[in-house]
Amino acid sequence: MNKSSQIKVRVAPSPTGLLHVGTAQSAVFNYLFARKNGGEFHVRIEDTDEERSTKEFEKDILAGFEWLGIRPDGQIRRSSDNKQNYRKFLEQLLESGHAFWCGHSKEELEDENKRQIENKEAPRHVCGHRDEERKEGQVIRLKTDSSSTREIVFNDLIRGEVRFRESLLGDISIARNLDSPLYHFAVVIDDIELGATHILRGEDHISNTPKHILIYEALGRPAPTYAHLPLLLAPDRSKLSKRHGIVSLNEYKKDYLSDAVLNYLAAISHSYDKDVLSSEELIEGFDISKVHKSGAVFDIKKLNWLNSQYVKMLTPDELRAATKISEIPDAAVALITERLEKLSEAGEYDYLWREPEYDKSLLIWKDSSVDAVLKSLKETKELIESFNYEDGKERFRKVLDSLSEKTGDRGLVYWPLRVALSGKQKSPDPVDIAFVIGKEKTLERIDSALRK
RNA sequence: GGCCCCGUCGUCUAAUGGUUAGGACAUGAUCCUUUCACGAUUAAAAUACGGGUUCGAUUCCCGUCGGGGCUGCCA
Repeated sequence: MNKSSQIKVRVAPSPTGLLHVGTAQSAVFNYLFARKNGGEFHVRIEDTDEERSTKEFEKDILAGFEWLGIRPDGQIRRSSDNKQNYRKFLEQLLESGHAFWCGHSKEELEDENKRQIENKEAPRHVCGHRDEERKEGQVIRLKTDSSSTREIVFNDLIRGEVRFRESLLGDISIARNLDSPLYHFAVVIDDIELGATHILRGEDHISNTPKHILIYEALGRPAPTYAHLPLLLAPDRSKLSKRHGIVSLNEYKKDYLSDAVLNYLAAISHSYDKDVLSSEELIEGFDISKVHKSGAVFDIKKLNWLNSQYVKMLTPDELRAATKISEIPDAAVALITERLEKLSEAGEYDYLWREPEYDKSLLIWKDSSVDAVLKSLKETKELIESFNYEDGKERFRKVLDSLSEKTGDRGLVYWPLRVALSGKQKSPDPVDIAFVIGKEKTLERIDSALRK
């Protein structure tokens, strides 16, 4: 593929909030599309709103992409680095007569809008100030033909042909002044500057697209190819937002593996032939034409399950790093990963490396008496004292089973032992725990149970 | 209100003219069993509705209904 035909895509978040999972998904799709097609993936911080943009939000967004492992090609870009271009193109548009200064007050615009809604007309501003001299407090608008019968048509990679009537658009505001562009204008100039060939963005931008196309036309530039991604939805099928709980991607770090989140984000609204996929498989199987049209509800339960699948594949070192618990012994890893759904729950297995605390009443198995439990525990202790751990778990179980054969109740042996070793009513097999902590600690814990 | 997008189990989805409408998550049951988890088996669960086109529609067309997005001198 030669340079001029190479695919270039970007994700362009504005740093006016923490990284939203929807933005993250959009970034993932752009990344996958670029990687699959041998193109470039760029990140551009769309900081045109100087009032609301902050460096903290920018850092959060970038950290999120990094965590997901979607590395951009080339430097991070910023709209604020592109100011001279805005001025240049704005002047060009003003000179060529494609843009003009509009002096209508906000009140006048609101009245116009109200009137249009009452009259069941399309809300738009058709400016009567077009050719007047420039005054203070004005805004730059793109001149559109309100009597045009033409349709602006674009071929969306996901949705096919989409059409909008030009006459319904009105004169679009594009800048507050020569140095302060508005989003619609800034995004077009930034994409020209970048040389973006394809724009993959959320469906919420679909009705902005004809505006952007008009700006490309006024500038005499070809518009890129568009693909509007379906939205990530809350359980009530509205756009996912703060009131639906966690939408900030970085909040997922404490509970989820980045691979699981990447997998989940990539596989929602796009069909793969299996559920658990490596990042290579994600790229290999990605096909923009397989992206769905309808929005998808973000299902935390499925993410939990996917995460548990990834957790099971963790090595001891990876588990310790992911949970930030360095004390986890190698032998305990399988016992934990088999049960763990969220990383933050790993601490619940701390009895595998630390003395448990519990209430003595927990030691009692079903309806059995205190005496029976104590007797069982004592006998268990004696057996363990004379048992050689080298003989292995299976032998260990046989020994315990021979004890329970006397009463015919295995629970009477295993239950008190489990509580003595774990301090919990739900835990892995006490034999497994005994082999993680070793003979000495096993006997110590039985002793301390006996003293209760 | 206007414009646009969308509509298969509760959720994510497969099947683009012919299938007993398949899978996964979640849910119930059973098995395994000393508890939990894992695992295995299994059950219930969907083509929004109405018209067409066709020998035959989940699939194509139209309408209705429903949901969503946009409608800023925010992005």
